[in-house]
Amino acid sequence: MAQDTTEGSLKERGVRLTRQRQILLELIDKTGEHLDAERLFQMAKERDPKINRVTVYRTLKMLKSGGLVDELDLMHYGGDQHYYETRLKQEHAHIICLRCGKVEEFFGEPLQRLRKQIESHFGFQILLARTEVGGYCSHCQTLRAREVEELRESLSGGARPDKPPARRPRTRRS
Amino acid sequence: MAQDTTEGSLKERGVRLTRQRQILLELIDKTGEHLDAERLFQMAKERDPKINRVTVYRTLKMLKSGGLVDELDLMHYGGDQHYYETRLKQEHAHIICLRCGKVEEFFGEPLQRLRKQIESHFGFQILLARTEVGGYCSHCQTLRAREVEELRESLSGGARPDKPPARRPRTRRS
DNA sequence: GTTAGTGCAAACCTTTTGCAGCTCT
DNA sequence: AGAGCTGCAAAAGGTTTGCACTAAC
Repeated sequence: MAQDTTEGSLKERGVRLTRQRQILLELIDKTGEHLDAERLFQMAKERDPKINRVTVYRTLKMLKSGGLVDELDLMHYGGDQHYYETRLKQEHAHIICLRCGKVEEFFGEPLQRLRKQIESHFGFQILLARTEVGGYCSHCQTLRAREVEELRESLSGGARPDKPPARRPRTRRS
Repeated sequence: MAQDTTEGSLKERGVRLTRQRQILLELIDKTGEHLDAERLFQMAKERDPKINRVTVYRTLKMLKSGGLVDELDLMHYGGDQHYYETRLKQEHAHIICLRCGKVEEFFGEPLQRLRKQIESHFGFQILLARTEVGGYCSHCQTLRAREVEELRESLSGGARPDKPPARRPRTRRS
C-alpha cells in the first residue's frame, strides 16, 4: 500500500523501488540535516557498502525532476555542491550564517505573500521557489566584530593583510 | 576621480584597475543580461583577445567577496554555471521560465518585508539574499499544456516514453 | 521475461591553483 | 621598485555518460 511519503509517490508512478532507492529515500526523508550527494553517499554506504556514488546522483536527479526534493546550495557555504531536502515540509527560506555555517529555516507568511505577488504580477505559474539568505547569526555578530578589531590591530602591527573566510576544506575522494 | 560605479568603489580600496578588469567591469555593469563566466570571457575576448579565462574567474571572485556583484544560478536552467550581476540595482527576485528560459526581475515590497521579518525573527544580520523562482511564464503555460496533450497522445500511440526538458547543450571549449 | 536500474570506468564541465613573468601605482 | 595581477598549464571538485550486467515487476 502506498504510504503518504516520497516512497508512496514513486510507487504510484511505477518507479521501481530498489534496495538502493529505499535506503536513499529514507535518509533524505528522515535526516534532519541538509545533505549533499557525497554525504548522502557516505551514509548510504554504511547500510549498503556496495552502493555506488553514481546511483546517488541518478536518484537525486530523478527525485528533483519529479518534484519530490528541492535542491539548495546554501549560499555555497562549504563549497559548490548541492544540498537536498524533501518537499514534505512547508515552503521555507534558508538562513545561513557565513561564519559558523548554521542553517535556520524561516516559515513565516511573508513567503506566501511574495509567492502570490509574483504569480499575479507576471501571471507566472510557480513550480519551484527558493530563498537563501547569508549573513551573521546573532551569536556570530559579536564574535565577528571582535575578529575585525583584532584584524585591524594586527594590520597596524604589520602582519598578514587578509584572512580567508573559514571554509570547509575541499574533500578528496577515496 | 572615483565615479559612482563599481570601478570607483574598487579604486577607493586600492585595488588595481588593470585593463582586463576595466573591460570586465564595464561588461558586467552595462550588459543587461545575466552573464556567466564563460559568456563574459567570450565577450571580453572581443576587446582583448589575449585575456585569459582564469582572469575572469579571479575577477568575479574578487567582486563577489567584495560585495560588488551577486551570484545567481537561475535554477540551473542551462547548466551548472553561475551568473553574475552588479549590486547597483535594488534588491530583486529572479523569475525563470523553465520552458523558454526568460528571466524576469521582481522588485516589489514583499521582498523588503521578508528581509525585515528574517532580521528581526532571528536577530540575523543579512549580507546577501537571493530569491529564485522557477515555473512557466504566462506565454509558455498554454504551450506547455499543448505539449503535455501531444505527449499523452503519442504515448497511447506507442511512441517515446518521455521527452527531456529543453536544455542548452553543454558547450565544448576551444 | 522485460525493461528499468545498477555498477564501473571514463568522461565532462566548471572552477581553482602554482608559478614565472609582467604591469599598475 | 615592488606588490599585485596576469597568463599558462595542470589539477581539482562535482556531476554525467556509455555500456554490460542485474534485479524489480
